[in-house]
Amino acid sequence: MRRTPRTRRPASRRDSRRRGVPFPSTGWWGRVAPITRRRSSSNAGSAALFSGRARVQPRRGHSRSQRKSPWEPWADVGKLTQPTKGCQCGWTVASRRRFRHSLQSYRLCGSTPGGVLGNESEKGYSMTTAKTDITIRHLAEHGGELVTLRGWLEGGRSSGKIAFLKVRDGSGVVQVIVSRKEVSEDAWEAAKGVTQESTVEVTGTVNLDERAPGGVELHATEFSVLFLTEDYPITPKEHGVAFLMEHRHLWLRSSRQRAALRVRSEVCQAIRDFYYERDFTLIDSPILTPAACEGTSTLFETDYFGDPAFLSQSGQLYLEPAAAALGKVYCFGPTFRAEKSKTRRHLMEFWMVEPEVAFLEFPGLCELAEEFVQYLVGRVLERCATELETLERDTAVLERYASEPFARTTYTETIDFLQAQGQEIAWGDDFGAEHETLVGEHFGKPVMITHFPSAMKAFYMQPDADDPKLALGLDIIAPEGYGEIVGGSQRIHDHDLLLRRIQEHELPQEAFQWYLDVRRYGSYPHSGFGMGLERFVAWMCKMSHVRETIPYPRMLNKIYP
RNA sequence: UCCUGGGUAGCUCAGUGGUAGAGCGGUCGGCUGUUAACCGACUGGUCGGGGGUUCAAGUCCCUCCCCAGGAGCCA
Repeated sequence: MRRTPRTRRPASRRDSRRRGVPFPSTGWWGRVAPITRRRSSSNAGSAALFSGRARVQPRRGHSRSQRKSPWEPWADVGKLTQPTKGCQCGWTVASRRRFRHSLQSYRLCGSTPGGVLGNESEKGYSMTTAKTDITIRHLAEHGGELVTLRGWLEGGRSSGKIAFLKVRDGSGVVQVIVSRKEVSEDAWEAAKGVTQESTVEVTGTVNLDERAPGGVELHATEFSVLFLTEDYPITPKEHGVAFLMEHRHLWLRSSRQRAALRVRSEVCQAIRDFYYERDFTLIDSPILTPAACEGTSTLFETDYFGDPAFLSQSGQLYLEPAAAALGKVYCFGPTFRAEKSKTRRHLMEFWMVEPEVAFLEFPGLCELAEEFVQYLVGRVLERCATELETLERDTAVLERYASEPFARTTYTETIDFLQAQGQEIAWGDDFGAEHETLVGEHFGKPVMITHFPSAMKAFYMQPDADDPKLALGLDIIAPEGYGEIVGGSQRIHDHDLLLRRIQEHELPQEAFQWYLDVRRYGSYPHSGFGMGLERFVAWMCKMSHVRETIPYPRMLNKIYP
């Protein structure tokens, strides 16, 4: 069955329609009353900008004389950047449009706005003594130095004498102190009028001060607004999940989201490092596939020049032939499941890492899986301390997961345990989410469950030599209610047995000829497993839902933004 | 697909068949080495859509749409 993904309108458009308000074509987020004002001001502003005048119409209730601060900063940028010698693009006058152009031109010039690659002497700034290559993350190492930062305003407040502004540059957040008597009138007005998530540039002295959050602050000597943001939707107050998901592209800027995505990034790097250090070869399995890998889950169907093709739900089957070529291989990429799952543990598009090892048999597979998970937990502890603190994650339990051997049990023992707990479950049944949670809680650490009934597992799993009713499969259940994060098995290497299983599962035999070939030419025992990245990251971050561990989650019937 | 809970101001939510509310945000002013500051004023509504009952519906009934959580399935 073909599934046509539904597209959703942006929230702003839908909301304005609901209220019967014409949605301005200029794309402004708007409330009802000010729309005409916004529209005209934005148009007028744009026109002015395009004609080279770096001035925007004053906001409601502001006469130009009363309130020039929000617009003056553009002139500041012009002043600051007028003598830009290092840039060949001729960017001189500040405007919104040209600011955007400046980002491109910096890229073309091999430098960046933050000065990460730039040479300060080439920038031609008036404050050539200020360092422009220091990020907030490393600010504490530069106490007493004069630095220039560019970033976004996270929040702040101002009075008649002093302004406290939280500036984020992508590496961290720092409080900037703008004292009226220590900066120019323009800079003071800019600091006073700046709004949440405006783009700003600040030059100042790095102050190691106990009164500042984090112990570091920047005492501004210059401050300017590069882009004045109006009506940023996500305020410092509480929001519902639906609202935040509609604004996922902006929600990413929030501290918890940044922390979770950094943990994700570190886990991805750790995955690659783990396999690289152990001489695995990366094999990118295809995303477009001709048939179901396991034949059970629902797949996303696409049109492949008139033939159906499906988005991959696993790279495993493609890894097995590669293991005969390269011995130890792994794949790590997105996988797709069109199941109508609607829980905190499910995404339609998620990332999975799957190792596959030639001549590795079941006991070795269990060791590899445990070593792998513990390595990842250790790396998160080692390199994401700041993020775990932001997420208020208890690191003591993570330390335990990283060092203590996992609990090990069998399917049959687990059924006995669950029945003793009063659960209505019989031998042969699969575990539900509640069962997994009970098992995880009982052991208080990751649990490896092995030896499942063959009937409930995938067709390719090797039967146990001692009891052919059982399959040499393993699941790792994460504690704290995160459920199954790893699933794997030793694979059937006997051609005839595999063929029989394909027939028993009523799978299209002709589609699996290439898979059977692995057993026809130089067959070998081999094993592998898969780990869901988002579930693992959610567990590390102790997040209640996997959707916050991937930048742009794809969920049931939701594909915006 | 099924079960449960929801949809009221930009956001988070109260609302007992009888005048549409609060906090936050925003705007203006005041004040402050502030930590989601605080104080005052102002601003803000298709009560998800449609239909019905009633003198009167945000509230009761029917129907549809949407959202959240869960089940099944899975990582």
